[in-house]
Amino acid sequence: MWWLPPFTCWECRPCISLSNSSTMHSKLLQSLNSEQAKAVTTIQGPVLVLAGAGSGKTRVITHRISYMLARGIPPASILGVTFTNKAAREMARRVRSLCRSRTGGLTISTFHAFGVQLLRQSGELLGYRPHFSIYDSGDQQALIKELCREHGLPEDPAEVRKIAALFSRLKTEQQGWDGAGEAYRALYEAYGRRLKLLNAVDFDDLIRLPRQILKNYPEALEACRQRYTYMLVDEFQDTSLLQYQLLRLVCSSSRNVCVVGDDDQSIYSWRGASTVNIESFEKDFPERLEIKLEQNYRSTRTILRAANELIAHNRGRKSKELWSAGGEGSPIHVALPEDEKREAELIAEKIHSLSQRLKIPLREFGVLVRTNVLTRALEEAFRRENLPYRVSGGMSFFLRKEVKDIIAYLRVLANPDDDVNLLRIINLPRRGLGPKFLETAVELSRRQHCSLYTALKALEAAENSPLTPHTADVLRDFLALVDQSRGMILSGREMARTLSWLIDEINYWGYLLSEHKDGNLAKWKYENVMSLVNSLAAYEQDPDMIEPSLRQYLQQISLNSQEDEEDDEADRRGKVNLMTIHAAKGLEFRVVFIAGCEAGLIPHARTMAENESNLEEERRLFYVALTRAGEHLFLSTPRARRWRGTLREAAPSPFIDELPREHLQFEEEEETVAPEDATAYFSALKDKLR
DNA sequence: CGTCTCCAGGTTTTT
DNA sequence: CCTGGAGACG
Repeated sequence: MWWLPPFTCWECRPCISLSNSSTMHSKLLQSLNSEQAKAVTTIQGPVLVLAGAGSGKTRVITHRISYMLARGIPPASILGVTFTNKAAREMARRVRSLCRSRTGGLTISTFHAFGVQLLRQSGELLGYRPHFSIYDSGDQQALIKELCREHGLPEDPAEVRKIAALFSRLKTEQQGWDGAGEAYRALYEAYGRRLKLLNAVDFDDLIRLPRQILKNYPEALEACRQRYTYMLVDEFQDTSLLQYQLLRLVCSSSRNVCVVGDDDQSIYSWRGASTVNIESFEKDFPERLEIKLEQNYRSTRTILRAANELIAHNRGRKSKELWSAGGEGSPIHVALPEDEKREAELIAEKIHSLSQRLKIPLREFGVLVRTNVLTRALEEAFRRENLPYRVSGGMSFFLRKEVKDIIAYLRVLANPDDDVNLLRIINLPRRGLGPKFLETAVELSRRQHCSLYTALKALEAAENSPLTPHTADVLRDFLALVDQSRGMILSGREMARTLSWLIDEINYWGYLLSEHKDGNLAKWKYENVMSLVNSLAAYEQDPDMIEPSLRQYLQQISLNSQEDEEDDEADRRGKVNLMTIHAAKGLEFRVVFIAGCEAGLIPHARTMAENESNLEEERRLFYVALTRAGEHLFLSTPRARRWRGTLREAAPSPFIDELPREHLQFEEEEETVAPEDATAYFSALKDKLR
């Protein structure tokens, strides 16, 4: 468990002998350069670290935490905030392995997880009960759709998505009402009210509400400040305005805050991140120590020079030039395969031969793409070529329909007022509580201003029930099932067994079989459901877990939309990593392939249509991709791509032209024919081989 | 109430 | 090309 709940003292398993502190200090510092060491040892007062890609940023943070602990700062007073769960987990792991003193009580979490914690403790101040549900974008859209229906507005998915995006911008204060959508004002207010009625929050609330609490309730703010007297923030360039305000509330009195970031790697402005925060930090903490880390320990000079040259096209950056004491390395290869299928094959072949020739383990390969859909062709090729791979991002385990179904049951057990999930399960598997019944129930809940569950209870108990005797029976059975399993699972004992019982009880297997003619598909889905049960079992059996609860488990999986890779034994040889560039931020690979370096993809046409000034962010994105590579970098642009059924021509990304020509090596496919002929030639050849 | 079929539309990036 | 939702029918 990477995240340790505040206000509970969690004892580390027996510490290895505590070495005397001066050797501890020097040991922690010996592997650092002087700038890094300064960032590690300046633990009083604000510090701004501008850390270039590959400059040992994570090392600085983990060493800094360990240094603080070695200096006797209580772990419980340290709060480390990162951007993704993966990063949080990794950071906690590294601190623990680095540090021989106690880490119990140390909090390392994402902004969102921190927000959840605050809300669990103090949400009652705003009228939220502690078992609130966290709505992901799917739940959120389901709710908005329902509200659209009630307000007589169009409810097609595209419209709903747009509204959800608008609401998000409003909530995160990226946009005001003057902008547009005055028509949606009533809907927005209804959305807020309904969430509260359902005791649910959306992702934006996880930042907004905690900020509101700290802003308006001095005692809550004081408690938080008392506890967290040392704060660290990773990936500071990606914090949003609201996140920064939250952070500032906590640390503006202690002033012991260290933020680490790189304006050149800011790639989340679309969700409210702003490098303005770096400037705000400088203004809010004028006494800060500012440290620049410019020595790169990751990449060859060739790769670094290319990255530097690319990013130099951006205006208004903080001046920074990465340098490396390492070797030149090999040139950057650029390939122009015929189409995305050929591109995928080419990459698979290259990985096979490189891993064999240079004995590079597969886990050292990263294949990066701009968008999730692009992983598809690559996955297919990797499967054909028997290349073990792992995708991060995209449709995660917890978002699969069958898994979400079962999670919906769990959510309802945790919070029966969660209408969205109750609606999802009430007739799943079909039990005869269909649309007609729901109309009655929903109507009642509207009239009574209560949740659907409460309405169901009322219907069940009603003297002169409007229901047919049969429906009344079914409803009674359903409520009994919910209440019974709720009692069992909330006791916190044998949650997995209860869940497994529940899955049997609703005959989910039978449901899957009836839904899918393809028995294998049903089996596969059922196995996914069983994996969920296992995941719950693993959670409750985790010896580090002091107080496992359904609520906490659900929280964990709601915030972990990215699937956790299971480290199985087969991972020894490793797997190739396939992911979006966004997901690759913070990672490094000895060999990197950037697939689909096309005009229209990077920079992305849609982004550019939105706002011309997004070009710089797209360039930063490409910069992030380049700087993931340690030794070898391969770029490829298919000359054509299959898109919605038709073959479309593709051109190389303009960013390739911004790289130093002398470091690029263009790879020709051995052919002298004109492209059109080549296309025909290759497809004929492939058909023959098939 | 449940199932089948047809049609439209279409994910940029993530907590 | 695929998926998911709506509408018709049994």
